[in-house]
Amino acid sequence: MSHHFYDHQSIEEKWLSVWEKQKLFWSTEEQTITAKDQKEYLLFAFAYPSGTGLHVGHVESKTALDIYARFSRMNGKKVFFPVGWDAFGLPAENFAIKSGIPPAVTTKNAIDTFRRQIKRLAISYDWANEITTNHPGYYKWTQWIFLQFYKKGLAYRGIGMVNWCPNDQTVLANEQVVDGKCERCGTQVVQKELEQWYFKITAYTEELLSGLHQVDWPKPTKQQQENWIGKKEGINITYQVEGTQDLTVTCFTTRPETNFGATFIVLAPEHQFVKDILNKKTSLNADQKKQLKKIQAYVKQAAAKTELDRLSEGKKKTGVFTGFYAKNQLNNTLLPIWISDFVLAGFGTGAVVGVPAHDLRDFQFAKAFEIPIVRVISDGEDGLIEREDQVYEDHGKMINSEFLNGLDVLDATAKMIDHLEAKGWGKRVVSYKLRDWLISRQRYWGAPIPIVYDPEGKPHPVKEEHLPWMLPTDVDFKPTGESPLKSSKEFFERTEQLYGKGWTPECDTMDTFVDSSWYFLRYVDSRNPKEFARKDQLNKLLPVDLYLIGPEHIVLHLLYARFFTKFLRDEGYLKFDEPFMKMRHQGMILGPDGKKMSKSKGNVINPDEIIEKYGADTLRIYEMFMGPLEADKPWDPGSVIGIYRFLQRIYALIQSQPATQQSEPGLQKKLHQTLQKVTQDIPQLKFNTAIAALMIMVNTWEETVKKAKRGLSAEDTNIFVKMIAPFAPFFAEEIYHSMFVGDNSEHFTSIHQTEWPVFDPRLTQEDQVTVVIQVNGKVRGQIKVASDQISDRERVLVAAKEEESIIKWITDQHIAKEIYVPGKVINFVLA
RNA sequence: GGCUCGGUGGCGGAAUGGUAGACGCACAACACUUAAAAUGUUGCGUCCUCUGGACAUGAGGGUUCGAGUCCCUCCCGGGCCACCA
Repeated sequence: MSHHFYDHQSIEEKWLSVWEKQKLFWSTEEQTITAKDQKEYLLFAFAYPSGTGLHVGHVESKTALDIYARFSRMNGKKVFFPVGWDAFGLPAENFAIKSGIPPAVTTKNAIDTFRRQIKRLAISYDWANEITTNHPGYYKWTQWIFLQFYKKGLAYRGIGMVNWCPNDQTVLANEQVVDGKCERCGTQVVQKELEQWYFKITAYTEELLSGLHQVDWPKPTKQQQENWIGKKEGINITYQVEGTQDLTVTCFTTRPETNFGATFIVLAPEHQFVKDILNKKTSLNADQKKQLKKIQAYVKQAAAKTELDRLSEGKKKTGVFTGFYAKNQLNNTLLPIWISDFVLAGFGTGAVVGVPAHDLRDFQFAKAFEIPIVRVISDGEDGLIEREDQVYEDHGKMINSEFLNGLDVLDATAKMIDHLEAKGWGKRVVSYKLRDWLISRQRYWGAPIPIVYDPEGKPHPVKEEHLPWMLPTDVDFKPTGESPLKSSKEFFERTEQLYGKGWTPECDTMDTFVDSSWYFLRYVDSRNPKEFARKDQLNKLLPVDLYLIGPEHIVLHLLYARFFTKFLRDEGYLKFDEPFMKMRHQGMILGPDGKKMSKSKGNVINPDEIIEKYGADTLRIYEMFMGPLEADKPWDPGSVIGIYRFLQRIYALIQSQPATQQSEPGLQKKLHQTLQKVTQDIPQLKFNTAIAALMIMVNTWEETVKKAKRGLSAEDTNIFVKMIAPFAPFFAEEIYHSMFVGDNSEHFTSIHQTEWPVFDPRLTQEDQVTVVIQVNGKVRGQIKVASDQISDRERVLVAAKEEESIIKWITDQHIAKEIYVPGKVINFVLA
């Protein structure tokens, strides 16, 4: 059998170099898509070129989209399938700090490795439009977009908090803070205020929410976007501060009906009222003065805490009394005003009215400071609430609430809101969780923010003719407590030279999420030096038809990219509202132990080794066969061999089957049924079942050759090879050229440029179908029915009753009901 | 705690409310071989009184002629977010 051995090593290398020479699937001017073409823009999540190279997880998602792309092309669509690198970012910079090798160098090497590995996998990318975010030709336009935001007032400067390591004198990213301590030196991380740049994404909040109805995305993804935006409808209730003329505190609540149970008010430490007390803008009585020191200490302590600190303290409530009381005008009770860091300054009004009987956090706070607890909702029990498990946050009947008594919670809420608004004590409001986007990073390896400051320190945009505003190279990567760009002499000299003496550059760089918020736009006109992309190209190719992206950047990246799209639409560049019409997620490939692959666990599978041993085609098909694309699946080292055998068997079969003019009829039928199944499965990304169908076909093919000494005609064999081409591009190309076109043809035609075969509906239908016979819902037998007779109910039922295996179950029994689902099942229900 | 996805043989997984376990791996026996690998053939959910039958899709209820699939209650696991008033 050795002459039928498929030598994957030499064959894959051979076609790799042929395709490379042909620049197969690289877009060129002639190929540019015209309006009448049916375009398909396939987008794969922007990849960070990590130094460790491609891993098997990349292989899965890239292969899936590649199969889809190849299938679409064979079906006559103009496929746009670009590739690029999200190359700015922390890992390269951290490596530079350790090694001294500039990020530009390590990044280039990493990209070269990735490119080589991806090509080796036969991913049919359009390499003509390859982009990388660290290239000045790219970040010129990232900066240009920043300036458009700036012009419209959507890029602004404000105070922001950063994680700060007092020992290393450096800003830390959230992931560099471990248990509230610096990842490198273990020092307690503190919060520090810095003046930083923001994008006003909140200007688009409502549209970011409503736009989700237009797109075909997995439901959980939409849900998470909605949660992140966090729209809440509620009411702001304003309380008079007792003993003052005009002071008030306004609290946001979604549960105003519980207000008869309010026993205190809590302010965030950053609340304006707190600042006013400390700055003595408010006159204080003797008791209040006594509190002053404690308040000062508490606010200071809260400011020093990181978010992680607050988290790790869990549900233990801390706080301090202000000495002030607010009046609940509903029942004229006085509510003590407290300060606590469990209240977030950024949400609602930064002040909360405490209803300890019906909110767990309020309860914990009330318990900690011995504040009264008043029940206003009955859950069947009307008694005192003394333990956490008695706190009742659900619906029930109102009690102890005067005009609300007896009402259901929902009715009570409506009535209370109307009442508060009528009295002028409250106002309906909508509140969102979504904050503006802080884009400043005190980092080197990113696009410089194109802003310069005049000698008075006032910001000015970098002039467009000075873009790209180049990232300097004469910098010290070692952390000094300041943005690395501050160490660049060239950067400062350049600024003075272009803008005048005493002018200084902005030394922060942009969040890498900015780079990846518009890359799918640049792809369509990637070398354009005059615009970020030509308008006609943008509106012809976009929006993206299918976006395949891991579930890990479901929230931020998508939100930011949608925000950019809507802004550029409003600026007149784009004619669509949503960038990604259809989106799907790939699952994670886990290690053989069922755990996430990681170096430290030693469960990492290296794709290069698999390719060497079994070939790229085997690797591709194995990963597609593992299970549904969206599921997390463990790698099974033993199972790869099954795919290898599958390809070897096909190869041997095609070589050894007897040459015939006509295919064996039953086998031909199977071929068309398989074609139908594969044609339906690929667009649905159901690759695992498509491959199973191909395997069944091969099994039948082998049996047929063995029994009937006949196989498929050359024409039908060609259909099969085309069918397997998107899955195993090397393998299919080899067979196609060695058996059907020969190597001497003048113009090279790849099998991947041929047309997808069409199944014959007459051949996909069976002559006979099996109808299952049940008695009382249990399977007792089956009959074959000719396909053209399946709708003849009486005839089928009579045949079923005469079926030998059925007779004994129904003899002397009264059949009360006869169910017949045509072509499927019969059920005799006995009385 | 919130949202969300899932639980089917030894393993990965199939299954528009209609024969549960397709397809692949692993395993076992046999053939070929001096032997091994490779390849081929057969078997492979559990149990029983075994040419048949009973039980089986995390547990328990329900709807239905019929439930892995739909509904309710609960248990377990994964993911994301997390003191959001």
